[in-house]
Amino acid sequence: MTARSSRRGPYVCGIDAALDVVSGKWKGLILWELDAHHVRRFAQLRRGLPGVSEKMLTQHLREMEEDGLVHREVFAEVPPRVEYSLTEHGRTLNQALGSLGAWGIERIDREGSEVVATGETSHARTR
Amino acid sequence: MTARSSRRGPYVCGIDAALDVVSGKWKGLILWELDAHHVRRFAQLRRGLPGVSEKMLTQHLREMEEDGLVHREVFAEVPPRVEYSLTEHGRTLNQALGSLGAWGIERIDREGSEVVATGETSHARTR
DNA sequence: CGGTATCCGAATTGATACTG
DNA sequence: CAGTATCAATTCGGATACCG
Repeated sequence: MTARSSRRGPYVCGIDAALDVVSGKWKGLILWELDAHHVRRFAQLRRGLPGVSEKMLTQHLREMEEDGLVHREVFAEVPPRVEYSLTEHGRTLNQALGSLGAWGIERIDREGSEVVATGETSHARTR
Repeated sequence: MTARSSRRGPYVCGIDAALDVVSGKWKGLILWELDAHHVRRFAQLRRGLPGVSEKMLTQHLREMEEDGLVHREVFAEVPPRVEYSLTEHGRTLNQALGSLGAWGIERIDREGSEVVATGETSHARTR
Protein backbone atom coordinates (compact mmCIF):
# COMPACT_ATOMS: atom_id res chain seq x y z
CA MET A 1 0.00 0.00 0.00
CA THR A 2 3.04 2.21 -0.08
CA ALA A 3 2.47 5.30 -2.14
CA ARG A 4 0.13 4.07 -4.80
CA SER A 5 -2.02 7.18 -4.83
CA SER A 6 -1.57 10.18 -7.11
CA ARG A 7 -0.44 7.96 -9.95
CA ARG A 8 -2.57 6.81 -12.88
CA GLY A 9 -4.63 10.00 -12.78
CA PRO A 10 -6.37 11.30 -15.86
CA TYR A 11 -3.78 12.10 -18.47
CA VAL A 12 -3.52 15.17 -20.64
CA CYS A 13 -1.74 13.36 -23.45
CA GLY A 14 0.07 10.16 -24.29
CA ILE A 15 3.43 11.51 -23.20
CA ASP A 16 1.89 12.16 -19.82
CA ALA A 17 0.66 8.57 -19.61
CA ALA A 18 3.97 7.12 -20.72
CA LEU A 19 6.07 9.28 -18.42
CA ASP A 20 3.88 8.30 -15.50
CA VAL A 21 4.92 4.71 -16.04
CA VAL A 22 8.64 5.38 -16.27
CA SER A 23 8.90 8.03 -13.57
CA GLY A 24 10.69 6.95 -10.47
CA LYS A 25 14.34 7.02 -9.88
CA TRP A 26 15.15 3.57 -11.25
CA LYS A 27 12.42 2.51 -13.64
CA GLY A 28 14.23 3.46 -16.80
CA LEU A 29 17.23 1.46 -15.68
CA ILE A 30 15.16 -1.55 -14.67
CA LEU A 31 13.58 -1.53 -18.11
CA TRP A 32 17.02 -1.31 -19.60
CA GLU A 33 18.45 -4.16 -17.55
CA LEU A 34 15.55 -6.44 -18.29
CA ASP A 35 15.71 -5.61 -21.97
CA ALA A 36 19.41 -6.35 -22.14
CA HIS A 37 19.35 -9.58 -20.14
CA HIS A 38 15.80 -10.82 -20.90
CA VAL A 39 15.55 -12.51 -17.49
CA ARG A 40 16.96 -11.35 -14.19
CA ARG A 41 16.72 -12.40 -10.58
CA PHE A 42 16.21 -9.95 -7.74
CA ALA A 43 19.82 -9.92 -6.61
CA GLN A 44 21.06 -9.55 -10.17
CA LEU A 45 18.90 -6.52 -10.69
CA ARG A 46 20.13 -5.04 -7.44
CA ARG A 47 23.71 -5.44 -8.56
CA GLY A 48 22.86 -3.89 -11.90
CA LEU A 49 21.45 -0.79 -10.23
CA PRO A 50 24.23 0.44 -7.96
CA GLY A 51 22.87 2.46 -5.07
CA VAL A 52 19.32 1.14 -5.10
CA SER A 53 17.87 -0.12 -1.84
CA GLU A 54 15.88 -3.33 -1.59
CA LYS A 55 12.84 -1.31 -0.70
CA MET A 56 12.97 0.91 -3.74
CA LEU A 57 13.71 -1.99 -6.04
CA THR A 58 10.78 -4.00 -4.71
CA GLN A 59 8.50 -0.99 -4.85
CA HIS A 60 9.37 -0.10 -8.42
CA LEU A 61 9.15 -3.71 -9.54
CA ARG A 62 5.69 -4.06 -8.02
CA GLU A 63 4.44 -0.90 -9.69
CA MET A 64 5.83 -1.96 -13.03
CA GLU A 65 4.18 -5.33 -12.60
CA GLU A 66 0.92 -3.60 -11.82
CA ASP A 67 1.37 -1.46 -14.92
CA GLY A 68 1.73 -4.60 -17.01
CA LEU A 69 5.34 -3.91 -17.92
CA VAL A 70 7.10 -6.60 -15.94
CA HIS A 71 6.39 -10.29 -15.45
CA ARG A 72 7.27 -11.80 -12.06
CA GLU A 73 7.70 -15.52 -11.76
CA VAL A 74 8.15 -17.18 -8.39
CA PHE A 75 9.69 -20.66 -8.13
CA ALA A 76 8.73 -22.71 -5.09
CA GLU A 77 12.25 -23.78 -4.27
CA VAL A 78 14.77 -23.63 -1.49
CA PRO A 79 16.54 -21.26 -1.65
CA PRO A 80 13.76 -19.14 -3.13
CA ARG A 81 14.06 -17.90 -6.70
CA VAL A 82 12.16 -15.13 -8.40
CA GLU A 83 12.71 -14.17 -12.00
CA TYR A 84 11.74 -10.91 -13.61
CA SER A 85 11.28 -10.28 -17.30
CA LEU A 86 9.55 -7.83 -19.63
CA THR A 87 6.04 -8.37 -20.89
CA GLU A 88 5.05 -7.55 -24.45
CA HIS A 89 4.03 -4.04 -23.34
CA GLY A 90 7.32 -3.62 -21.58
CA ARG A 91 9.18 -4.49 -24.75
CA THR A 92 7.22 -2.05 -26.89
CA LEU A 93 7.74 0.64 -24.28
CA ASN A 94 11.44 -0.01 -24.47
CA GLN A 95 11.34 0.42 -28.21
CA ALA A 96 9.56 3.72 -27.78
CA LEU A 97 12.24 4.73 -25.31
CA GLY A 98 14.86 3.91 -27.91
CA SER A 99 14.78 7.28 -29.66
CA LEU A 100 14.67 9.03 -26.32
CA GLY A 101 17.76 7.12 -25.29
CA ALA A 102 19.53 8.17 -28.45
CA TRP A 103 18.67 11.77 -27.71
CA GLY A 104 20.06 11.34 -24.21
CA ILE A 105 23.32 9.95 -25.54
CA GLU A 106 23.72 13.01 -27.71
CA ARG A 107 22.98 15.23 -24.77
CA ILE A 108 25.59 13.51 -22.63
CA ASP A 109 28.01 13.89 -25.48
CA ARG A 110 27.23 17.55 -25.90
CA GLU A 111 27.49 18.45 -22.26
CA GLY A 112 30.48 16.28 -21.58
CA SER A 113 28.59 14.79 -18.66
CA GLU A 114 30.04 11.66 -17.28
CA VAL A 115 28.56 8.26 -17.88
CA VAL A 116 29.14 5.82 -15.11
CA ALA A 117 29.55 2.14 -15.87
CA THR A 118 27.78 -0.43 -13.76
CA GLY A 119 30.41 -3.08 -14.19
CA GLU A 120 28.05 -5.21 -16.22
CA THR A 121 27.27 -4.95 -19.89
CA SER A 122 27.91 -1.77 -21.77
CA HIS A 123 24.84 0.35 -21.19
CA ALA A 124 25.77 3.29 -23.33
CA ARG A 125 24.84 1.67 -26.60
CA THR A 126 22.43 3.35 -28.94
CA ARG A 127 20.33 0.22 -29.50
CA MET B 1 19.10 27.85 -5.39
CA THR B 2 15.81 26.06 -5.07
CA ALA B 3 16.31 22.34 -5.42
CA ARG B 4 18.96 22.26 -8.08
CA SER B 5 21.04 19.56 -6.43
CA SER B 6 20.81 15.83 -7.09
CA ARG B 7 19.99 16.37 -10.74
CA ARG B 8 22.39 16.00 -13.64
CA GLY B 9 24.30 13.30 -11.83
CA PRO B 10 26.38 10.84 -13.80
CA TYR B 11 24.10 8.87 -16.04
CA VAL B 12 24.04 5.16 -16.56
CA CYS B 13 22.56 5.38 -20.04
CA GLY B 14 20.93 7.76 -22.45
CA ILE B 15 17.42 7.02 -21.24
CA ASP B 16 18.56 8.07 -17.81
CA ALA B 17 19.88 11.35 -19.17
CA ALA B 18 16.77 12.04 -21.20
CA LEU B 19 14.34 11.17 -18.43
CA ASP B 20 16.21 13.44 -16.04
CA VAL B 21 15.41 16.34 -18.31
CA VAL B 22 11.70 15.61 -18.66
CA SER B 23 10.97 14.58 -15.09
CA GLY B 24 8.91 17.01 -13.11
CA LYS B 25 5.21 17.35 -13.04
CA TRP B 26 4.83 19.74 -15.98
CA LYS B 27 7.87 19.47 -18.19
CA GLY B 28 6.32 17.18 -20.75
CA LEU B 29 3.39 19.52 -21.07
CA ILE B 30 5.56 22.62 -21.31
CA LEU B 31 7.49 20.98 -24.11
CA TRP B 32 4.22 20.16 -25.74
CA GLU B 33 2.80 23.67 -25.45
CA LEU B 34 5.92 25.29 -26.80
CA ASP B 35 6.08 22.84 -29.65
CA ALA B 36 2.49 23.51 -30.61
CA HIS B 37 2.60 27.32 -30.33
CA HIS B 38 6.29 27.96 -31.13
CA VAL B 39 6.37 31.06 -28.91
CA ARG B 40 4.56 31.64 -25.63
CA ARG B 41 4.57 34.27 -22.92
CA PHE B 42 4.62 33.40 -19.24
CA ALA B 43 0.93 34.02 -18.66
CA GLN B 44 -0.01 32.09 -21.79
CA LEU B 45 1.90 29.08 -20.58
CA ARG B 46 0.26 29.34 -17.21
CA ARG B 47 -3.15 29.28 -18.81
CA GLY B 48 -2.13 26.32 -20.94
CA LEU B 49 -1.18 24.30 -17.86
CA PRO B 50 -4.27 24.41 -15.67
CA GLY B 51 -3.36 23.90 -12.05
CA VAL B 52 0.27 24.92 -12.22
CA SER B 53 1.54 27.52 -9.75
CA GLU B 54 3.80 30.40 -10.73
CA LYS B 55 6.53 28.88 -8.63
CA MET B 56 6.50 25.53 -10.34
CA LEU B 57 6.24 27.07 -13.78
CA THR B 58 9.19 29.37 -13.15
CA GLN B 59 11.20 26.57 -11.61
CA HIS B 60 10.60 24.16 -14.45
CA LEU B 61 11.23 26.83 -17.05
CA ARG B 62 14.56 27.74 -15.45
CA GLU B 63 15.68 24.16 -15.30
CA MET B 64 14.72 23.57 -18.89
CA GLU B 65 16.58 26.71 -19.88
CA GLU B 66 19.61 25.46 -17.99
CA ASP B 67 19.28 22.14 -19.78
CA GLY B 68 19.36 23.94 -23.11
CA LEU B 69 15.81 22.98 -24.03
CA VAL B 70 14.10 26.33 -23.78
CA HIS B 71 15.06 29.78 -24.98
CA ARG B 72 14.04 32.73 -22.80
CA GLU B 73 13.90 36.19 -24.29
CA VAL B 74 13.30 39.25 -22.14
CA PHE B 75 12.05 42.46 -23.71
CA ALA B 76 12.94 45.69 -21.88
CA GLU B 77 9.46 47.13 -22.08
CA VAL B 78 6.73 48.40 -19.83
CA PRO B 79 4.81 46.33 -19.08
CA PRO B 80 7.50 43.65 -19.11
CA ARG B 81 7.36 40.89 -21.69
CA VAL B 82 9.14 37.55 -21.69
CA GLU B 83 8.84 35.04 -24.49
CA TYR B 84 9.65 31.36 -24.29
CA SER B 85 10.39 29.06 -27.19
CA LEU B 86 12.08 25.74 -27.87
CA THR B 87 15.72 25.53 -28.81
CA GLU B 88 16.94 23.10 -31.44
CA HIS B 89 17.61 20.54 -28.70
CA GLY B 90 14.15 21.05 -27.34
CA ARG B 91 12.66 20.35 -30.74
CA THR B 92 14.63 17.15 -31.26
CA LEU B 93 13.70 16.03 -27.77
CA ASN B 94 10.08 16.54 -28.66
CA GLN B 95 10.50 14.37 -31.72
CA ALA B 96 12.08 11.66 -29.59
CA LEU B 97 9.11 11.90 -27.24
CA GLY B 98 6.81 11.31 -30.18
CA SER B 99 7.03 7.52 -30.15
CA LEU B 100 6.72 7.52 -26.40
CA GLY B 101 3.55 9.54 -26.72
CA ALA B 102 2.14 7.05 -29.20
CA TRP B 103 2.87 4.24 -26.76
CA GLY B 104 1.10 6.21 -24.05
CA ILE B 105 -1.98 6.65 -26.22
CA GLU B 106 -2.15 2.91 -26.72
CA ARG B 107 -1.77 2.36 -23.01
CA ILE B 108 -4.61 4.75 -22.23
CA ASP B 109 -6.67 2.96 -24.80
CA ARG B 110 -5.89 -0.44 -23.35
CA GLU B 111 -6.59 0.50 -19.78
CA GLY B 112 -9.57 2.63 -20.52
CA SER B 113 -8.02 5.44 -18.51
CA GLU B 114 -9.52 8.84 -18.95
CA VAL B 115 -7.91 11.61 -20.90
CA VAL B 116 -8.68 15.10 -19.74
CA ALA B 117 -8.70 17.99 -22.18
CA THR B 118 -7.03 21.29 -21.31
CA GLY B 119 -9.36 23.44 -23.31
CA GLU B 120 -6.63 24.45 -25.74
CA THR B 121 -5.31 22.56 -28.72
CA SER B 122 -5.96 18.86 -29.02
CA HIS B 123 -3.15 17.22 -27.13
CA ALA B 124 -4.03 13.65 -27.80
CA ARG B 125 -2.71 13.52 -31.33
CA THR B 126 -0.24 10.85 -32.29
CA ARG B 127 2.09 13.21 -34.18
C1' DC C 1 3.48 41.49 -16.24
C1' DG C 2 6.62 38.37 -14.64
C1' DG C 3 8.42 36.99 -11.43
C1' DT C 4 10.96 35.95 -6.12
C1' DA C 5 10.75 34.66 -1.01
C1' DT C 6 9.03 32.02 2.62
C1' DC C 7 6.59 28.60 4.94
C1' DC C 8 4.20 24.25 5.19
C1' DG C 9 2.29 19.66 4.33
C1' DA C 10 2.62 15.66 1.35
C1' DA C 11 5.06 12.40 -1.23
C1' DT C 12 9.43 10.05 -2.37
C1' DT C 13 13.63 7.98 -1.11
C1' DG C 14 16.99 6.05 2.00
C1' DA C 15 19.09 3.30 6.09
C1' DT C 16 18.68 -0.26 9.03
C1' DA C 17 16.87 -4.32 11.05
C1' DC C 18 14.32 -8.38 10.74
C1' DT C 19 11.77 -12.68 8.44
C1' DG C 20 10.12 -17.01 5.66
C1' DC D 1 17.55 -15.47 -1.56
C1' DA D 2 13.98 -12.36 -1.68
C1' DG D 3 11.87 -9.78 0.42
C1' DT D 4 8.93 -6.73 4.65
C1' DA D 5 8.70 -3.26 8.49
C1' DT D 6 9.90 0.87 10.55
C1' DC D 7 11.75 5.26 11.01
C1' DA D 8 14.33 9.23 9.34
C1' DA D 9 15.83 12.45 5.71
C1' DT D 10 15.10 14.65 1.55
C1' DT D 11 12.52 16.59 -2.08
C1' DC D 12 8.36 18.08 -4.29
C1' DG D 13 4.50 20.84 -4.79
C1' DG D 14 1.21 24.38 -3.36
C1' DA D 15 -0.42 28.75 -0.89
C1' DT D 16 0.33 32.99 0.15
C1' DA D 17 2.74 37.57 0.14
C1' DC D 18 5.68 40.81 -1.86
C1' DC D 19 8.83 43.26 -5.62
C1' DG D 20 10.88 45.69 -10.11
